[in-house]
Parts: sequence; structure tokens; C-alpha cells
Amino acid sequence: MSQELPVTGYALLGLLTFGDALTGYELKQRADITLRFYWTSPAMSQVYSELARLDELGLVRGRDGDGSRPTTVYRITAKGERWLKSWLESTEAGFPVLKHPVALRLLLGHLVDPEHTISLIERYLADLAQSRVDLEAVREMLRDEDGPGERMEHPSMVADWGLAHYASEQRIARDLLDRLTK
Amino acid sequence: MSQELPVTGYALLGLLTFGDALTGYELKQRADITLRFYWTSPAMSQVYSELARLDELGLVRGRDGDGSRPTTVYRITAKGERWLKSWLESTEAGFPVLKHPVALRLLLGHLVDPEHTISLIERYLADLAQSRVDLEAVREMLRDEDGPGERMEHPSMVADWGLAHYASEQRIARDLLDRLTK
DNA sequence: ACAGCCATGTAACTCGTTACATGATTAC
DNA sequence: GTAATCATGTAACGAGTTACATGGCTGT
Repeated sequence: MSQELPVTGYALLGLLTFGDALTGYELKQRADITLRFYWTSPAMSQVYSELARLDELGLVRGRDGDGSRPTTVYRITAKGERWLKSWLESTEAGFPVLKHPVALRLLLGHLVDPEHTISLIERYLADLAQSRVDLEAVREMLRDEDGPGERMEHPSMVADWGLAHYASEQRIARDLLDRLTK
Repeated sequence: MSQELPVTGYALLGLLTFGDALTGYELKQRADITLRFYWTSPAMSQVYSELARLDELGLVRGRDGDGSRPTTVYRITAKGERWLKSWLESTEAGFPVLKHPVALRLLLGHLVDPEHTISLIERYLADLAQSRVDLEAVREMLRDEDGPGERMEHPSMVADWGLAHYASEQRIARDLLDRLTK
């Protein structure tokens, strides 16, 4: 059993294992502050279609929300949790895939002005600083529940991983800038 | 002009700017030792279909090879080089996208045994070590032409970037293992 | 009243993959 | 002779995106 779902499907299912029920819209928001940093945050339309598939498989259940407007809130089912666990336990993680357009362009540095490559890296450093701010804000949100055994222990670990990764990229980019400007 | 090509198309075109002519098969091999580390190495079939598109656009030209068997060797054209430069100069690089299945699984650590998470990280460390060996071999191949202004100056920079990235990931994973085992 | 967010979907399309198919050359 | 590598493609499919369409609720 399991396995015949795109990883993004399991990822979304995983975002529903933190005890609450979410609308598709809210799930997308959660993906934007979590999945985005080490996976991809799926498009709105994919969130809905993936939820529809999970629902059909009985892995989540949608209920009418009790807000002022008509909504559907999704909760993971016991079966969904079994599937997810079984997937985690019986499949290999595999190696990360990085799509790094800055590195790709650096590779082709012989085709453009040196100044162009320099401003490419500078721009990347600025983007990195912004991403770091965003992720630090997420990290702070988790602060009150990040102890051993607490609800946000593992999400906190992942956030710390992301922060360390950004710090590393900043260091690398700065060194590169030195190498390019001297 | 430019722009209406998948990035992978430009990447393959870029691999043809190092002065030689390659068959689709050889281009795939070059992608495997370069693109793979910071982009994706496209499937064989995509290399051929992308080459066909580039040829149709006049960005590369295929010629009959002079080996003992019938082959087609591709070379970038002057137009192709103009397109590629124009693409590099007129479009934004964008932020890297990381698909990190290990981080994704760590996020869901509350669903599995602690030992399972530990061996997940250990496995990742082993994979990282292997990738590092592979990339170090590539770096060594570039060693004789990696000076300022030389042919492999920028590829060398990218390889160094990759090596620093792997080192950073190793450090992070080891720290994580400490946090998980104590 | 109007902008902005909340909320949900459908349709068309592209990228990229796997599976399949073919055959020639080289090394043992 | 036979396995591995070189070499080139086609076909079917799935993941994921953008564009489009709709409409209710909230704050100013």
C-alpha cells in the first residue's frame, strides 16, 4: 500500500498532522511558511486538487466550516495517518534536488561582463537576507513549543536547518564576491 | 527576444559554449557532471528533444560526426550565443528552489520512531559523503584551467560552491544528530 | 463604494519522467 | 558470442503552473 501519491501530496497530508483542521486556503498559507523553504509550496489550484484526491482516498475528510461563509475544513483521518507513517517508514528519502539559477548563471560567467556577474551575486545576497528575515519570523512563532517532545520540536529543527543553510549561502556568496572583485 | 525557452534549454545551450562539439549522448554526460549538482540533469530523452528544438530555432547546428558510427554532433551557433547572452542579461536569476526530502521527513519526526529519524540523517550523511567525492573528482578535472581568464574559471567557482554547500550540509546534519541522540 | 482578502475551483498547457524500441560498436 | 557502452529517438503519462472564473466577507 501507500506510495502511489506525489510527494507533495504526502507533504500536504503531513501539514495536517499538527492537530488542527484547515481550509485549502489556510493549508496553502501553512505551506507558504513551511514547505516553501525546503520543498515547493504548491499553487493554490494544486492544493485544492490534491485535497480532492486525498479526500477521495479517505486520507483526509472535508467538513463544512462554521464560519460566516461557506467553507470546507479538512482534517487528516486515522487511515491518512497510517498511510503517511507507512510511507515514511517504507520508502527512501532520496537526495535533495537543488535548482540554483545563480550558480547556473555563474557557470556561464565567461559570456557576460564581470560587473554583471558581480551584481548577480549582490542581488542574491539581498534576496538571501530577505529570506532569512522571513524564516526567522517563522522560527520565532515556533519558539514557545520547540522543546523535546513538544508539538513544534521537529518543525523547529527544520527551521534551524534552513537558517543555517541561508547563513552558509551568505558566506559562500560573500567569499565569491571577494574573489570576483579583487 | 529570447526568453521563450525552458531554463534547462538555456542550460544545455550553455554547456555548448566551452568550445567543443558534442553528441546528445556526450551532452548528457556533461550535464551529469555539472548541471546535476545545482540544477537537474535532464533525462536522455529530454536532451534529444531539447536539442531538436534548439536546432529548429537555429541556436545549435547538428552535423554528421566522423566517428565509425553514424552520429550527430552539435555546436552552438553565433545566433545561439547571442540568444543565450541576451537571456542572461535581460532576465532575473530568481531564488533557488530546494527539494529536500530529508528536511521534509524531519518535519514529520513526530510520526515515527526517534531511531528512524536518526537513521534517516545517518543515511543522508553517507549520501553526502559520496556526492562530495563525486564533486571533488570533477573539481580536480578542472584544476589545470581554473585560473582567472581561463576556460574553466567559472565552472571551478561553481564546483567550489557545491563543495562548500556539501560541507555545510554535513555540519548541519552532524549537529542535528547530536541534538537527536542526546 | 471600493479595495483587499478569503475561498474554491476549472482548463489549457509545459516540463520532465519512465518505458519502450532500435541498432551499431567495442571489449572480453 | 555476448555484455557493456554508445547513440538516437518515440509515446504515454503525471506533476505542477498560469490564466481564468466566480463570489462572499471585511475594513475604511
